[in-house]
Amino acid sequence: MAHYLLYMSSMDALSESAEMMIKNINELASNGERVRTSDLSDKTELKPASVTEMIQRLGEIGLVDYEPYHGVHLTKQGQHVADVIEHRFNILQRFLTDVLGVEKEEAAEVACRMEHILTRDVENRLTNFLGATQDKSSDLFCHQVNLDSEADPDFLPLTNFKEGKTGKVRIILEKSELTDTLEKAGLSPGTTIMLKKSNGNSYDIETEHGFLSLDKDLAAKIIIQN
Amino acid sequence: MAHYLLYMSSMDALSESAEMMIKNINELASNGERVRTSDLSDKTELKPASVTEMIQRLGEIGLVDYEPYHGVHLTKQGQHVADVIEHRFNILQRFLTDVLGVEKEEAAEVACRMEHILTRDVENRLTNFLGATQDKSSDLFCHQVNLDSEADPDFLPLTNFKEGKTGKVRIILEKSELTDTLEKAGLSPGTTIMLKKSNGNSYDIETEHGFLSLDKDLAAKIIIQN
DNA sequence: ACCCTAAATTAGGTTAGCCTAAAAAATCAC
DNA sequence: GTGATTTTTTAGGCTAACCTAATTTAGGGT
Repeated sequence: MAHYLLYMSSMDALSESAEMMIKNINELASNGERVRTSDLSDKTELKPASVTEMIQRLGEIGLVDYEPYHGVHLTKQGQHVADVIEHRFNILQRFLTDVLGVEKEEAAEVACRMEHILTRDVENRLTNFLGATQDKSSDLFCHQVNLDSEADPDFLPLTNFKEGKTGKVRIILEKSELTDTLEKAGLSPGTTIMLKKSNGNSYDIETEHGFLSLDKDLAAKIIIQN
Repeated sequence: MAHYLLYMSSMDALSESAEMMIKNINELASNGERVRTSDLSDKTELKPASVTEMIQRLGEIGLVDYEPYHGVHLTKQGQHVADVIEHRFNILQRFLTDVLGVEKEEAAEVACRMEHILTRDVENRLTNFLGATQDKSSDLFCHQVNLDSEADPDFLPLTNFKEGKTGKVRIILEKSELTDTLEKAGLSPGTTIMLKKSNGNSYDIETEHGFLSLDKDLAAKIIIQN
């Protein structure tokens, strides 16, 4: 994705304020019309003078097309930045609400701060982690991003792992005495393991520290990534 | 946790720069001695004059004990801020490396930016999500935090859920035709479900949209939170 | 004790990102 | 079309967080 790379490498990273302005321009430009200073002022809760200042700066670096007294609209480059930010916001919010169970409003606030910090790699990995529940509206975009992803994770419980395959422990569900046992046995997130043999009731794995045999229930709690 | 609450509510949120300075003071103060300006300058990659400026400001708001020409050390309040930040960094880094599989160095960089954004609720939920593999060094701290946590999540696969209990779908493992089927059936992360009946081989659940019966393999992929 | 050097602070400058108030441009009403 | 009103921009100010250069202080060597 040429534009994506361009955004990340051919210029200085945008400030949070600049990215927020681009995001807001994008959200107000749904109808394709140019976005007015006063609307941006209302949405961003900045004074009109501050909006003018920012959109002028964004115009100078080619992210918006700014005409004094006649509003702005995103350039192709600016649109790509907006798309990246929107996608990052969506996956962060979805992670926070769907996985962690955070209230939607708080999730939105936190995601809105974090969206400016995510790296492409983390973004891709998080997208993959969220897996099949991807935001349909940005499907095409996600797909493009994933094409040049460094990550191609596939999370599944040990019970669904194939014999002979190697993977890394990513999540251990439920904290209990059982998981303490696992830790003592050298099985904690990040550990590389190999499933030697399984018969559906017991799972024989090899770790850096030796061999282990887990019962079905316990194996179901160990989430592995290929 | 009084001090924690104090940090969050009785004063303005600290800037990222201020929090980073506190974090660095803490890391350099391992031996209990006062931390010198030049050491902070080296560690933060700020000029000594900038360090002086920041530690004076931190001194004014009572987070460090600053004596001109004789370095700083954290006050009780400052130490609590440092502990919060350290804990947030640890869980974020652990999530990024252990769950998402991000390289340690990149994870550290991203976590170092995000640690200033996390809310207490998100921090608690993430801590619980990471479960039993908590950072041992801040065990006591974690425990205290969790005491007044708004969250008390317990993640477990549907196969380990008890009949009659209600929970929310949090993760669906493996993207496949199967998960598409689930989505069509109205079962996606965030959905509230109730396990009506299970016999170990089939799991009958009730969702907002109706009833479903899942087989064991599929049920093992549905991660529920109480 | 005194000088010298290294460390720290102060003084003063810069930039981004906000602000208010004044000026200018566009639009609306008739 | 022209005056009033609204919108936008410009001008100028402020603060946080950096900087450099100048000054001050601390501490070691003799």
